[in-house]
Amino acid sequence: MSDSNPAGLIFSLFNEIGIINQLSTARFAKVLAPDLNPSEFGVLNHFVRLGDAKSPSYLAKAFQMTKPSMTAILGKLERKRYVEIVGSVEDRRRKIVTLTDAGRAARDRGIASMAPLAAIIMEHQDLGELEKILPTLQALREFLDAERNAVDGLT
Amino acid sequence: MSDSNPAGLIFSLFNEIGIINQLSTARFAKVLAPDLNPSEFGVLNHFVRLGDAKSPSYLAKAFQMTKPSMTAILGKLERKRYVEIVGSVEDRRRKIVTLTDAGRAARDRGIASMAPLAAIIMEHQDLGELEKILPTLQALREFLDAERNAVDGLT
DNA sequence: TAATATTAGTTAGATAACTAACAATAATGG
DNA sequence: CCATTATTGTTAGTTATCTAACTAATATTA
Repeated sequence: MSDSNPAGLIFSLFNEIGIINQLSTARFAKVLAPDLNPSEFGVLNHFVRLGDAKSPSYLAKAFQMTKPSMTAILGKLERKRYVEIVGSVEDRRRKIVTLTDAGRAARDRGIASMAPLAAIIMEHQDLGELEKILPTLQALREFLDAERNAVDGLT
Repeated sequence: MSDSNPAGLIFSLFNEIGIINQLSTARFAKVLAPDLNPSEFGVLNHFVRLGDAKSPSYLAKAFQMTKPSMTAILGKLERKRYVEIVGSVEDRRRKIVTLTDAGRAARDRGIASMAPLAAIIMEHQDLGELEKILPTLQALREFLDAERNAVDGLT
């Protein structure tokens, strides 16, 4: 597995990242269930951290997701009364999504339910190491994103 | 986004990893298509690198995947004549999957088609940095895997 | 200003993963 | 040695994502 050639390194890297993503998403999904899945939680959390009253299109871009996927997620959140969706008056193509009190409460429950898992990871993994790799991952993500947009763009 | 509290760090980390996984998988899928998807390529590549004549169950574990998912992937590879699947005589529950010559050729084409993308990444990202973060990611992956098995195990 | 292009969101259909439940076989232990 | 348990792989059904194609509204341009 310890590939010494550069392409092998990149391949190993994406391989590890893929497995971590799968394992971590599955774990988060389990502790969040049955109220929310990770995508729905992510939207509620974004609203709490960065403010609500965003358009579906903005959210799709923020989460690196296609518009139809965001439509589906927002539809589920709306049915649960965790968000409200109204048409914009300035631009009647647009919709505006806002968080409800129930949505904020659901997000807080989500945070609480994930805390033990985060604690376990903090206990057994070197936080300093994890902090050190974050900038490299961010740079890689930004590069892939820019490169993708250069080729085709997210429709 | 630069969370200073530990739980926020972990959340940011998994967030970056999730986006990188999505972007990189989509890119690899695009260059591999239409012959193979990344999962199918992964199985062929595993055979070339680590030897074939594995059981579906072994492969499912190796790829952190459920057995039904591996059944589906192997079915597609078998229909393309890239692998052969025969029953084991020693243990008649088991099947044994082997790579065909066509499968090896398909894997080689896959490697060739991914080379330009790997080259672009190598050109624009600091390979030394990427190499440095790999052990940390491996440790995190191993921890999540062990932790998962401690709780329930992959069915 | 009318025609064209772009943007926002939705609908329809495909795909690839998952869980649950099952049949067939092998291993274990009273 | 037989009954129970575990393992291997499949089938059936669900889910979350995607792409393609569409409508409606706005912006651009000839």
